[in-house]
Amino acid sequence: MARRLGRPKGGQALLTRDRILTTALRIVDDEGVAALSMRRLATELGVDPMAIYHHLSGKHALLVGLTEIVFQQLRLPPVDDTPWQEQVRTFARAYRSLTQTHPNLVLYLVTDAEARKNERVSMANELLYAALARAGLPPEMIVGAADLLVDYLNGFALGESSASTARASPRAELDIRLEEHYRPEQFPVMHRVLSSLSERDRAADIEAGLDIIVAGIEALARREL
Amino acid sequence: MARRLGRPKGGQALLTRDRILTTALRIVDDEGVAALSMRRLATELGVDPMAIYHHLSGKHALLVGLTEIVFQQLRLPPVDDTPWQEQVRTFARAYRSLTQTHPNLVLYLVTDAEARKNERVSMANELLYAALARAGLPPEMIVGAADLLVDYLNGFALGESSASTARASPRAELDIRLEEHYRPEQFPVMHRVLSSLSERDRAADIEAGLDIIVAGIEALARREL
DNA sequence: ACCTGAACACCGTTCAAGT
DNA sequence: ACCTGAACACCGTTCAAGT
Repeated sequence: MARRLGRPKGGQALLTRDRILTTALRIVDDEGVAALSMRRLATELGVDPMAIYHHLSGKHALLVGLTEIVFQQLRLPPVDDTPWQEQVRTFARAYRSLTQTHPNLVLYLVTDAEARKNERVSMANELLYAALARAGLPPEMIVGAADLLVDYLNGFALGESSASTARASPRAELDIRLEEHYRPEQFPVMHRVLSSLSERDRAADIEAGLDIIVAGIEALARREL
Repeated sequence: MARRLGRPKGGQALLTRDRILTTALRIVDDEGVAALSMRRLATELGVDPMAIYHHLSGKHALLVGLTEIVFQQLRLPPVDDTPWQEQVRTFARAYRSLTQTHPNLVLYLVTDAEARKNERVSMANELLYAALARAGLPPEMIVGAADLLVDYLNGFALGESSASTARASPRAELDIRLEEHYRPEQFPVMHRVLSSLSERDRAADIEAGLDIIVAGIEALARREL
């Protein structure tokens, strides 16, 4: 196929920031961030590598752009009067579904310092703050609880993403933990706890963590009365 | 200075895995992971880049080695009968001091899937599991609570490290949040909560999160009785 | 305004050779 | 056994030039 020269003629696909980001996200989702190079991306787009620099200032801007379009997917119901516990869980699940959809980008999603400037993220945070306020927490505890939840979700997302890329069968993890490392003589408690679990119990999920966080907030709110 | 040729003579510093890792960790701590290249590391060590491959199989092995020697620093008191709440906090603080000492390596520390194979990490986990068992949690909740705590600590560490590298003055964050983004018309709850806080209250710390987690565990343990 | 193409200064790693 | 040095196949990005 012949390379286009100069500005594209009529029917051809224009190179736009959006088309660049969409293509880049597909590469990342399919093959990981390591596979995303400016040169590779240019090939995929059918342009010279330097053409990209006209729409994005560099590779860093490209990755920030990717987190941006992913965070755009974050949709939460408006603030209303459903029980605050349910709203906290809704927030968590919405955030988790984002990181679950783009496991290869998780490292950048949880690291991106600009994320809070994203409007969708701010709207989600507003919902979370409102829920925690209705739980009866004083201001400084609201911030503490929100930070706990977000940090937990980030940590969970990281674990989930590196687990899926590093391990062949996630269901075998329990056995690996037990047989290879946690010999009863050396680690009695871990061995006892883990052997008493069936695989079913061990379904790693955010719900177990959310149960504890919600119960903790309830308890601290009661003490404030 | 003249390059050494062939195997080093008597008085010269031998190239060892340990010396390589120590030097690499210094580069990472001082200048970040981006500054750590095989070639740069070799220069620092006074050898040819390829000499390193004799002691470590490649760059990935180098980074895994770095997380390994950092996790070796994790020291916790043996399992005893101090209140479980205090033990959970001790675990959290010990882990946090590790990530705080090597902020530039945090991304790799929280991502390293091999970490749990580390003996020091296992010993720390044994302490944590023992504390949670004494809290009165059933086995599946022990695992859930331990995962919550570790995920939280990983997420917290990430936030702390990217905050320190991305922001000039961490104390100014509150103002930035308020004035630039959270206009009262659009985000009433966040604006109200954040403006009622003094900088003192906002000292981002793990203790606020630990308070909630501990209270949550207490509450769930009570329900199990 | 938008894209090209050569060039620069880097990478990690393979492979054959030195001592 | 341990280290060297050239070479290969990549990077991101600057800069001058084309249409």
